[in-house]
Amino acid sequence: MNSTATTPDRVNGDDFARSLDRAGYRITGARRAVLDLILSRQGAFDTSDLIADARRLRLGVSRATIFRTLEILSKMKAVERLDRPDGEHSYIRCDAGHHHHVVCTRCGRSVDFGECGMQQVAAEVTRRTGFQVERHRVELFGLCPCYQSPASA
Amino acid sequence: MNSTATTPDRVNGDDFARSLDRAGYRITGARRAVLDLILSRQGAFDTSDLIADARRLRLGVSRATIFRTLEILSKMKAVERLDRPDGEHSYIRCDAGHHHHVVCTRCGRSVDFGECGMQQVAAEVTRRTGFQVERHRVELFGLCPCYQSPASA
DNA sequence: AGCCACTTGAGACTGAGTCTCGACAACGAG
DNA sequence: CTCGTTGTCGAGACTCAGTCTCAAGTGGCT
Repeated sequence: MNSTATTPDRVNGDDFARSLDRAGYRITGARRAVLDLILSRQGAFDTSDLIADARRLRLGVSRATIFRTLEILSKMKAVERLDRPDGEHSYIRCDAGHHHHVVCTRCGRSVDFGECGMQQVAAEVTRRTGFQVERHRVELFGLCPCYQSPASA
Repeated sequence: MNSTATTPDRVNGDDFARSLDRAGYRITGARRAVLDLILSRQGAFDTSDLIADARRLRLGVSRATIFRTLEILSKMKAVERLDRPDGEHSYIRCDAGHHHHVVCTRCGRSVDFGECGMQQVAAEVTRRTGFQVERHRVELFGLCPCYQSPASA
């Protein structure tokens, strides 16, 4: 497992830019700006966060561009969209490869973990129901260590 | 496990009505109508399905009421909201109690299954990450037996 | 430098979901 | 059965995330 949490300083804008380039997208000022916004955030964020940031910093990046960039990053698996329990959507920066996230309901910080037994669960479900499982969505929500009461184990 | 699939004929409107009553809600014509619409559907459905049904059948039930009724049923755990892979929302009729669903991506039919090992997954994640997992979302998508190619195992 | 396709910002648009409010109806009391 | 209280209803305004359009701009190749 990679307990890399979502380490903002582990990745830099150039890595992202290279990925963009490799995927055949142009590296534009607007995209760099959005990437920087994402990198400056810890854990889960949502579009309105980025839009507010962009406005506050007067980046001149439009709403549409933020959505478009997130869509690209999402396709590139550099970012993953998740559905919060409250029905809202968030994004999480992450590495490619199959994995899932635990997201802190308090601060949004997230940690990813690997397959963690879901293959077996899927197999078991197939055996029981006859359904041929093609994809699954697993999202865990809870409290990260910083917010747990000291009393709890 | 209950392989009860989503058997439309197992439950009837009166059961629902009783639950409504028990939960302190009035049993109104509009609610009965919405319940009937839900009961007449197999598997997953979304709000626009119900709205279209209501209009087609000239039930005189408004959009707002459909949303409101779904909200109530959702609180009562008689219905569960799920996020499809395409980003849309659907609802599934289901029994109370902790469980998850496999949903057919072709026809929307769903089968529910119990805990199915998620407790262990959560425990493992807690051990590895230190996060205190409070809730999880697990949704499986695939093909129900009717739509699998005969060739596949 | 120059060209062309890809991107962009602005803002219109869409559609899900919520909210408001006056009218109505469920249901318990009498 | 009638009445009154109060929860619920329908209509439609409203909000807001997300998409689309289009003319202007710009990245990157030659």
